[in-house]
Amino acid sequence: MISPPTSEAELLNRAYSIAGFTLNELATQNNLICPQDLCREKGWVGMLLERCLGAIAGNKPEQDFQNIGIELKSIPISYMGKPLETTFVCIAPFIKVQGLTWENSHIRNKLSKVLWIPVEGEREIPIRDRHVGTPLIWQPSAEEEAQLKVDWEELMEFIVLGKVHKINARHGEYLQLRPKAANSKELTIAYGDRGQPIKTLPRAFYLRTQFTARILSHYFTLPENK
DNA sequence: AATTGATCATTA
DNA sequence: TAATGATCAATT
Repeated sequence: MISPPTSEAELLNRAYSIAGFTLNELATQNNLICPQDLCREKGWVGMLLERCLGAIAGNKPEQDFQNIGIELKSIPISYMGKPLETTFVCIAPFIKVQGLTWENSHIRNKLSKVLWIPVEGEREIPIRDRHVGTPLIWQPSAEEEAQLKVDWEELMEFIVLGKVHKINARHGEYLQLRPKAANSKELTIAYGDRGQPIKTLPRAFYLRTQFTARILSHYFTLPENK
């Protein structure tokens, strides 16, 4: 078990030191067994990278490296270096949302600085053979933050107005709200349009691949088309 | 081929 | 139950 990094430079060095290795090599180094597939261990790659980099394994609603203000995100990429999945950010709040602004939101804090680690994610590549890519530290530009804020405000309006049942994944240009639960029968408390408590499926904020593709492309030159 | 809604494991 | 880590797979 390695200790948490004490600086951004240390974290980035560690991230560079695992770039190029396969998941099986990293698993072995950490005394873990690489699964055949991720069907029943969807977060396995993320957990492996946490161990490699010294993140405190936990489910606290905070950045992974709170001491240095950085969130860790693994992102599955195609052969062309484009994201294969949307990126989970955090659970959406359904209660105590009065007075909540983008500026003091949990999601803004999480996205204020992110260490992205691309990992090969094509399904035809066995998990054990997938390579970890070059890491990058990202902070939203003024434009990116403005775009996220617009989406966040649009999505939060449903919640504040008690229109949770009208939410679907099509809202939001870069940020979307989708289910985040063990199954579709799981329920959490929200408020209806007359202010009455209701039970509904928990949702979370996800970054669309279009948005994360742009982040990655700022750092790597990608071939044209597809 | 891209996207949406559904789902899995673990911890506290 | 709610939070973390996400990907799966049916549908469009």
